[in-house]
Amino acid sequence: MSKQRFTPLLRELAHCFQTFELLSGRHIRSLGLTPSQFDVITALGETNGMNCGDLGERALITKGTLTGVLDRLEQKGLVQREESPGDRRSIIVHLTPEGLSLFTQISSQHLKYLNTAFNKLDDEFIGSMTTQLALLRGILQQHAEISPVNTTFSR
Amino acid sequence: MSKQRFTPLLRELAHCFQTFELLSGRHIRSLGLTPSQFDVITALGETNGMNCGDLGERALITKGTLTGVLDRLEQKGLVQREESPGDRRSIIVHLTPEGLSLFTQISSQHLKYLNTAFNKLDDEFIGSMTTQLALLRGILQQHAEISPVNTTFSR
DNA sequence: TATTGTTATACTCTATAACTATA
DNA sequence: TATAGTTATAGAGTATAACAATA
Repeated sequence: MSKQRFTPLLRELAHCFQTFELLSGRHIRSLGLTPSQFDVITALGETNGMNCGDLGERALITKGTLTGVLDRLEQKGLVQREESPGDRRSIIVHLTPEGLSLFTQISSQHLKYLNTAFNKLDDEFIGSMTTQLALLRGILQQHAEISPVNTTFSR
Repeated sequence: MSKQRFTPLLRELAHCFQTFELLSGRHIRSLGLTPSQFDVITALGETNGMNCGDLGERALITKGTLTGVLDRLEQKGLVQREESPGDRRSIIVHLTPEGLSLFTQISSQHLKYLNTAFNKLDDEFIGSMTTQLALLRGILQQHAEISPVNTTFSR
């Protein structure tokens, strides 16, 4: 019945996403990071450290998996684990100076890398597209919270 | 310089896609498939069989990895490998009747699952958003072909 | 020589469940 | 009892390089 109404949007969303990921993923790998590691670095770079629970939720990584990802990033000297002052069960993860430096470098390189592509878009398009994406995300996010398929957190 | 111009779009694009993936990925897992397996099933369902090279390119999976993914799908009885009539090095992969049935079931369920979310969008929004995504994808795709980071195919 | 797909290798991600130490 | 993070386990994806069969 109402299927057909948004099927093209869904298909295009997935297709566009896939292309973006191809482009973006190539660059991430060339920097020596996995997508998950990149997600963690980005999450930490945009905030000023967070505990594992919040970090996992933000980067879409379950807690068991996150431990391994953090181990590897710590081994590379990019992140650091510190005791939380309030709760002795909790741990605060934050970027080391090297991690922060990589984050800023990544951001700038990532933008530069995509620059030539996005150059072709005019301001009006960019503005309207951004607004629409934000609206769409809001709806998706609301839906994600309201109707999970199962109780456990999974991608 | 021109960084700031499209930074919000980039951020929103990544954020929106991440949310979409969370929602979509949950459903895929609940069907007993991995994301890669889902990509393969989808690619095969939308066409009528293809060789490994094209399939890998479409699903963003390198050839070495694809062999393993196909093995598992074949083991589940969802896909089948057949000799290519023209080129004896090549192989045609296609869905089995069970695979095809799963594909149609998935498509319909996937749409039904996302229905409540997309219900809230009006026709004008859907149309404009679809057009913009297609335009953006075209640009990204062109960029992906023109300026790869390295020669090897990677996500 | 080049291409198609497989094999081999080593690493990372993944979910899940059991575990510890705190609360 | 509940929560935060780790550990253990088994499976899947990942890139890469070497390989066999065919072109």
